[in-house]
Amino acid sequence: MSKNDDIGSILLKKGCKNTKSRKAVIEVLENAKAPMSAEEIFLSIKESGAPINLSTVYRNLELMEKKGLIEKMIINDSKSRFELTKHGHRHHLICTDCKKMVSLDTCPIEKFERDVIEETNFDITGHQLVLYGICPDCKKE
Amino acid sequence: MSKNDDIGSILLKKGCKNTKSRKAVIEVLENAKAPMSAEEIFLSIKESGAPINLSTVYRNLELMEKKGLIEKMIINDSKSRFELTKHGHRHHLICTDCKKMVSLDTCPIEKFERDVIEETNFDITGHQLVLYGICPDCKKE
DNA sequence: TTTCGTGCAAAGTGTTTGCAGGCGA
DNA sequence: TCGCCTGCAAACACTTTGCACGAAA
Repeated sequence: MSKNDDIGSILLKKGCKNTKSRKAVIEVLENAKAPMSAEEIFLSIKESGAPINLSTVYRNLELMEKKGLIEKMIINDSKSRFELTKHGHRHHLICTDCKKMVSLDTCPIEKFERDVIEETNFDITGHQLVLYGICPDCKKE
Repeated sequence: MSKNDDIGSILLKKGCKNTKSRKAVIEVLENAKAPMSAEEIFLSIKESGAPINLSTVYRNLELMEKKGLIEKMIINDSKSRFELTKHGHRHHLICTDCKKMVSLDTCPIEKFERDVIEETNFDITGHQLVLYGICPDCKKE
């Protein structure tokens, strides 16, 4: 069973049809190295030759976010970006010069969260951390 | 010398005129307990009786961000929010239920930043951390 | 067959911009 | 006075929505 069938079957179980456009969106995100915007996903699918509409991409992203398959984030500019949750909990490092985005796997927040819970009495359900900097390539110039 | 004169004189030094609308924006942000959107700032000024235009608020916020007086962030929704930098480096905790926003003073990121610098060779220039959770009031319901 | 998904176009937000007149230094 | 600042309206970018047709179960 491939990764795509896996997510496809999750959609089916949740009562969502497993359509071409949904498979295409998932496939693009499977291969993404950084969170992608709706338009980037849209263009990537069109380049592969499949016809698709931007509204459809937005609707599918919204659906998959509700089902917990992808995570939506707004970082660096006013566009929303999306990443598969099965890639795991990730943070992001953005070059403020060339806008390159790198995903990081380590997370320094767990202990901090416990402290905040004690202090504020919130139930913490999630967090988003973004680092900004200048990447090695841009430093050279 | 009051806080407002302070920021006003910074503007003057940087060659920006110290106008009524700028003073109004600064005053609103002085009294803010959490980052505010442009529209919230605009409405708050209008409620105080002073006439002002939303474009002016945007233009002044952009100017002050460039001068380093305020920090712009996009958290929780697709609106930009603004906070005075002299309030210090802050992180934010948002109730995903009622959208209440609380500013936190502690920052757990310094050590993490040093690790990331070593690992990626970026120069880290800043970061943004947002926590999501359910606030004590919403937990009761 | 029935229901859900899609394309298209139009409408909605939040934000930016061009221009002419007005205010601060 | 002079140049920056403002209000107004229009343009903009991203996202959402209504409707009729088309495809998946």
